[in-house]
Amino acid sequence: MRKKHAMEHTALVVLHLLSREDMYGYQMIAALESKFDSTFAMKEGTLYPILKGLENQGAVTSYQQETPGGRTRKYYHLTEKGRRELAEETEHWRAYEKAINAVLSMG
Amino acid sequence: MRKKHAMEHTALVVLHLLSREDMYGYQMIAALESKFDSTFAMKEGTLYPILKGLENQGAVTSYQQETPGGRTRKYYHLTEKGRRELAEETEHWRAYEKAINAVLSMG
DNA sequence: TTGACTTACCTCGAATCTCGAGATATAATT
DNA sequence: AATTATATCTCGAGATTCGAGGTAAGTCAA
Repeated sequence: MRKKHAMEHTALVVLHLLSREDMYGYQMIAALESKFDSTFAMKEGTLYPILKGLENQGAVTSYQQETPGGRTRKYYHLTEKGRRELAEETEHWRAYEKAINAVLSMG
Repeated sequence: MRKKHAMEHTALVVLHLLSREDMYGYQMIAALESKFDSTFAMKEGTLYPILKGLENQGAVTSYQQETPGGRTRKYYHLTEKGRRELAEETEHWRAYEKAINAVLSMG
């Protein structure tokens, strides 16, 4: 038994972040790290494949944008389909959470 | 994108069930199914390898017992180490749950 | 009594998921 | 000039779940 996964339900988290505003990958990682202080870090090797998958299934679209400094960033935008997917996965999370807690409260 | 996993945190669920009473595998599956009506089914292909793993790491011990009818059942018993593991994993679950909900409530 | 069903255990392999480690490139800082 | 920070991406190892199957024995209905 090795390391614990820091994250599951990763797509849900990504979809939710993108429901607030368009973001680029590095920004998402930084946002989560600043909010959760490394106890909830999403790694690049996790995030980028997921973004690719979400784009392939039409949940997000992407576009390049340059900063004043000259850096190129790849922004992701949530589509309508992505919003539906988000609603679905949120529902799934609520059910899952409820089920685990129900087991844990079995006396 | 195929099927969703019905379960994660499986060891946590198993450890909690065994903290109440000794149980055998088939019984755990039936208990969860009756309580959650197939929306939260743990499958044999998942459970038995996990029980084996828990036994290997000393979290549970097992013993055979026969029913009056003559069936042989393999009961699992939670050890002290298993109780500590349960406490740890419960803590881990609480933190995880809290983190996901914190993300989902990010306005 | 024989065939189907249930109980009860188990293994294997496909599919999936996460992450560590690396590769690449450019801007900013020291 | 060299290091650090920003920013993207890929690959492969390890972990996890489940579907599908195998084995065996008790139960029940026709």
